[in-house]
Order: sequence, then structure tokens, then C-alpha cells
Amino acid sequence: MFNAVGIMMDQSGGKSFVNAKQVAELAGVSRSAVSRAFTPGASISEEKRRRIVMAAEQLGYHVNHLARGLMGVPSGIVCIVVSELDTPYQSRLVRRLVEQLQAEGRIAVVLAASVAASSLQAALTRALNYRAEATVVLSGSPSQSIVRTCVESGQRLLLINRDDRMEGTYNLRTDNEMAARTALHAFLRAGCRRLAVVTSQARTPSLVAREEAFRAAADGEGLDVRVWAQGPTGYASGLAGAKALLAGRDRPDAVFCVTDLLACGFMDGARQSFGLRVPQEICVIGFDDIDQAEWEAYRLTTFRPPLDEMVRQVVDLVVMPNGSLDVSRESLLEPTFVWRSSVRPAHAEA
Amino acid sequence: MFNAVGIMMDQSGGKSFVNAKQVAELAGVSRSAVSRAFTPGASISEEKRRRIVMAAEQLGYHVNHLARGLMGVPSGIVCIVVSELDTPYQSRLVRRLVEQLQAEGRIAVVLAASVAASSLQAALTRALNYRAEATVVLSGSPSQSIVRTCVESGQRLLLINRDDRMEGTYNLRTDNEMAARTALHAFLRAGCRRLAVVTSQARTPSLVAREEAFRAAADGEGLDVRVWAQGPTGYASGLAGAKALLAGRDRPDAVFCVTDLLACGFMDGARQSFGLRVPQEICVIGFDDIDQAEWEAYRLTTFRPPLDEMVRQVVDLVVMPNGSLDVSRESLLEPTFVWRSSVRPAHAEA
DNA sequence: ACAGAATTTGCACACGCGTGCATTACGCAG
DNA sequence: CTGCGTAATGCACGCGTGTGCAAATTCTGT
Repeated sequence: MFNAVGIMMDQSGGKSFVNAKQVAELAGVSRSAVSRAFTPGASISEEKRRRIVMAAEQLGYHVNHLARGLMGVPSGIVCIVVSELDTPYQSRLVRRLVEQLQAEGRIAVVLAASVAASSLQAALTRALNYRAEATVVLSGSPSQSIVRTCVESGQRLLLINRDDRMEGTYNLRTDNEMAARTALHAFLRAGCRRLAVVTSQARTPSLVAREEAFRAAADGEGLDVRVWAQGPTGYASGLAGAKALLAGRDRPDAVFCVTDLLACGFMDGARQSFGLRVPQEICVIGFDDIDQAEWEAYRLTTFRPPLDEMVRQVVDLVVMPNGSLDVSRESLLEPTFVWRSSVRPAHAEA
Repeated sequence: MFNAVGIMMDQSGGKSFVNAKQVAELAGVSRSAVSRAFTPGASISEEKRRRIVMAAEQLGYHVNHLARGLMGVPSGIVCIVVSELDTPYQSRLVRRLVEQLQAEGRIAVVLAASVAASSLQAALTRALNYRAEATVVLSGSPSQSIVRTCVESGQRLLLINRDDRMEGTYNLRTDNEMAARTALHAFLRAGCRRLAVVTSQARTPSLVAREEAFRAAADGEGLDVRVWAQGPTGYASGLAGAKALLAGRDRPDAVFCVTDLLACGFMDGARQSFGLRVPQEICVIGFDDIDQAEWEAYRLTTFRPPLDEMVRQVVDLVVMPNGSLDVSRESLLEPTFVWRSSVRPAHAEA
């Protein structure tokens, strides 16, 4: 029944977990003492705690967080819902979130919202089943009903980069409108007049906001904007966009790509298929400041979302106790304009 | 105390969770009935189940998986330990794993092993605390002691791409040796003779294996190999490697980069700083087949790990019941050689 | 040495759930 | 109507833990 180190075997041949009672028996103390030994701030003598910890180590005992979460104690579980984890921007954000949440003693459950349409619903249900303290949604449109379920259950729902504000959720978004205006003015100062936007078929709120703000700003200057919006939000669409936009006469001399991946694809297309030089013959601005934007092959002028600040706010909202957090249900973060070499400097006008 | 839909408020103002007892009261049945209503195959009349489900929906009731996991029922939690989630290769692998595990009804907890050296130890401890069914390690070297603890607790430990096999773990790795030999022969057929390897300071087992296998294969042909190994495993190191290796006289004409990111950096360095053309003047081979390897700017010849097969085997090992899984504690997967444009074809010898 | 304060300890309960077991209700043939 | 087999139901227990409360122990000051 017991092996050399005292691990109990169950009938199926696998090993079962050691519980506090067994540790108590080995250490010759009550089970409560074991519980207190692993509870910071509990009243227990140092000598007894040492003996208990030693016994626990010998048996391979670990506090069962499931049972702990059964009581009033918060579970420490935070869900992160993400659809395209293999994207440079998303993966970086998730990494930072996981690290910081972990530093705060939380544990991050990553849920994929990509498989089916109802998958997010199922994922959030699972999150509820595990008594997650909060859920961070990086993508997908949660249905109104599931959101209500979450909020009513005391779940905090943090929506990142989604412009559709909903009742009872905390919204974090970057200032897409400001970025679009900044991009336009950078183009104008570089002497560009034939504007274009490259975006994707996916009507993600952030991307739509960037496109529309850019068009509105250009409209304010009396300038026209050609728009290319096809395929998914990735490199391939940018490449295809270049081939489409640059094929005809009167090709654009300034292109705002709503995503860095689109921008990389566009630049490659402009160079390979049309022999254009960036920024001499065509200027490009992206958004996200992914790693590749800094690569020598691109040196892309783009907007860097304030990742540190975003992560900090998310972690704060998660960690914050239940009282007094309704103060700011929404916050708008300013991206930084990162000037590299894909736009002509102002003084070098045509 | 109760609001319109019957959600109980706790004293702190947040909502507390609904339990089976409350559902039972509303539906006018016993608590056991509620439990059975949500247990597939339990003995309960269809009419009563409908009434219970309706009451549960009205109250926003969700089965508490923590309490369920308290009993013999497996927790359904799988831990994924990863150090560099914002890397193209890792993020893609994690995404696939999360999706497939989710499809099998498991929930994936992502643990960051990057912060501190002892962080992996802490991560595995947390995994044990939550009674994870299995832990998939994509990086870092777990200490022998913590591995024993995991295995003795019935945790399955799956190590991916780590050559150090340990007692009681399941190992999945790709055939780095074969890949290195294939790369060498591709270089030789292209007429290259001045070989080099670009790797990083990190002594990750896979990377070391690729480097050493390449050197061994070259040695078998009587050829020398210059090695550059500095900095982390990323684009910047590849760029620096190019500047260092190509600066002197007698520059290499074939470079095996142990990672695609290194290869991208190297290609950019070779082009920007030395005006070299790939593959006419220098051939490059990478490893991982990340998205960027297919980009027009690189069109990198590289090795594609069999991701589908890897994920399938991991999921199989996780899902498999406790009996009869010691059959294959290790499996070696063959990467595919992806031929693009960064190596001269065989017939175009110098 | 002794009272009183301060600390430590153990008992017992609660948390939310699944389930074995005894009991009841039901359907059906004789 | 009776007997019997089957489906449905409710009671009570156990899972592993944290904690209030009272009892027990140690410490402190005079």
C-alpha cells in the first residue's frame, strides 16, 4: 500500500495524492497544524512548522488548491481568451500577462476562441466552472448573454482592444483615432498625397476604427483614400494588397497598414513585384510595433501600444479587491509613434 | 439579499456563486437531484431534469469544478510550461496544443518559466497544487527532484525537444541529427565548401544537438566549420553573427542557422552590411519553418517540425487513461526539409 | 511563586459536490 | 388485487482544506 517514501497507490496503478492528514500522522501533530503550517500568518510555533514542512517534503505533500478554492478563498485562476495566439502581437501580450499575473500569485488559463463560433461561449462556461476570478478577452465578440452570466457571477470581464463597450465590463483600448491622425500628418509632411489604407476582411473593432479614423482625417484635408480590405489579417493579405493597389496607374505614395503584419507583406510586395523603394517612392506606416517591424528588411515606422501600461492595468484590475473598482470602467491608452525608415522625413519633401 | 434573478450578494458587494442547494430549492427538488441532472448517465427522470436545468439557468448556476475535482474525478487541467511564448515557433506550438487540448475537454494552464531560474520549479509546484493531470514542458531543465515529485504524484511529465531524458518522463523530440546531415549535404550539392554555424549562447539541448551534428557531419567530409555562438536565440544574434562571420577574409559561403530567427537576422546582415546576394553568394539554412521563413524577403530553406504529429502525440499521452502508457516513453519525429530559395539548387554548382 | 497575558493547539464545522445505499413510486403481468 | 422488477428519489457520507472557539500551554512581570 505504501512505497518507500510513503506515497499511497490507488487501485488503478497510478499514484494518488498525499493529504494533510497523512502528513499530520507522520509529524505527530494534528491535521489543523499542517494546515496552519502552510498558511502565512497563522499561529504556529516555528519548531513545529519545521517538523511539518520536513514531513511534507518527505511525503511529497502539496496543498490542494482545489479544496482551498472550495472555501471562500479566491481561486487565483485568471482566464485569457485569445483567438490568434501565434501572432507576434498577441503572443507578446499574452506572455507579458502570464508573467505578471504569475508574479501576483495568479495562474493563467489560456482559452482558444478560434475553433468554432460557439467556442468562446464554451470557454467562458469552463472559466466559470473553475471559479476564475477574472477573464481577459483579447478577441472575439462575447455574446451579450454570456457576458451577463459572467458579470452576475462576480467574474470580472476585461475587454482589450474592443471598441464595443458592454454593460458591466472593463474596457481597455488604445487610441486608434489619434494614431490614424498622426499617421496621416506624417504622410502629409513627407509630401505624400495619394493615400491608401490596407486592412483585412475581419471587421475587428480596432482595425475598423483605424481605417475609418484615417479616412475621416484625410477627408478633412480634402484628400481621397483608396482602401484594400481582403483576406485575414496577416502577411499574405498585405502582399496581395500591394499587388492589387500598385498594379494600376496613379499608384499610391503613402499606405497606412492597420497592422504591422500587413505592412510587412505590403512592403515585400511593393519591392519584389514593382521594384519600388521604401520610403523614396512609397511610404508605409503600420501598427503594433511587432519584432519584425524593427528588422533590417523593414525598419517600419509604426505605433507601439503601451504594453507595460496595459498589462499593469489589467493586473491591477484582477488583483484589486472587490470594493471600489467601478471608478474607471474604461481607459484609453496612447500608443507611441515609433519613427523608423519607412516614411520620408519632413524636410525631404518631393 | 436577493436581486431580481436571485443572485446572492455577499457582504463585500460582489456576487457570490450559486450552489446546487439554491437550485434545488428553486426547483423544489433535493440537492442530489441537481447533482444528477448535470451528471451524464445518472438516473433521473427527463421531466425533472428539464425543470432543474431551467432553474439553474435562471439563477446562473454552474457546477463547481473545484469541488468536483476534490473527489476522484480528474481535474482536466493540463499545464504548459514555456519560457519564450512570444517566439513564432513556441507561440504556434502553444496555440495548437491549447486548441487540441480544449477539443478533448481539457483546460490549459500556461506557466511562464522565464522570470527567474527557479521559476520552473515554482511553476511545477503550482501545477501540483492544482492537481494537473499532466504537464508539458517546452523549455527549461526541470530539476531531478521536482520531476520525481511530479511523477510520484501521478503527474505525467511530457518533455518536448529536450535531449536530456530523465526517469519517468515522456520525451518527444525532433531528429536534429538527421536535419543537420541533410543541411550539410544540401550545401555540398550546391557547391559550398566554407561552412559556418550560427547559434546562440543558450545551451538549449536541441540547438546544441544541431550544431554538433552539423560539425560531426562536416568532419566526416573533412571540412572545417566556423561557429558563432553569442547572445540569446533571436534575430539580433543572427544579425550580429553575420557582421562577425562575414567581416574577415575567406568568408563562409554556407551557413547553418540553428533557428529561423537567427537565419533571418543573418540574411539581413549579409545583405545590408555586405551587399551579399542569397543564395548566389551565400547559402543559408534555418530550422523551425516559422511564418517569416516563407516571407518574400527571406524565402528561407529550412526544416519544418511535424507539428501535427507532435501535438497529436502530446494530446494522446494526456488523454490516455492510466493503464498501459509506458509503452513508448520516447519518440523521435522527423522534420520535413522545406526547399525554398536560400540555397542554390544542385545543378547550379559554382 | 503566582496571576494574568499571550501564544499555541486541537476539535469540530463548513465549503460544494458525487454517489452508495436504502426507500419509494411506478409499470406490468398474472 | 397481488407480486415483482425497474426506475427514481432522498439521506448521509466523504473528498481535503481553512478557521472560529475553547482549552491548554508558555511567557512575563512583580
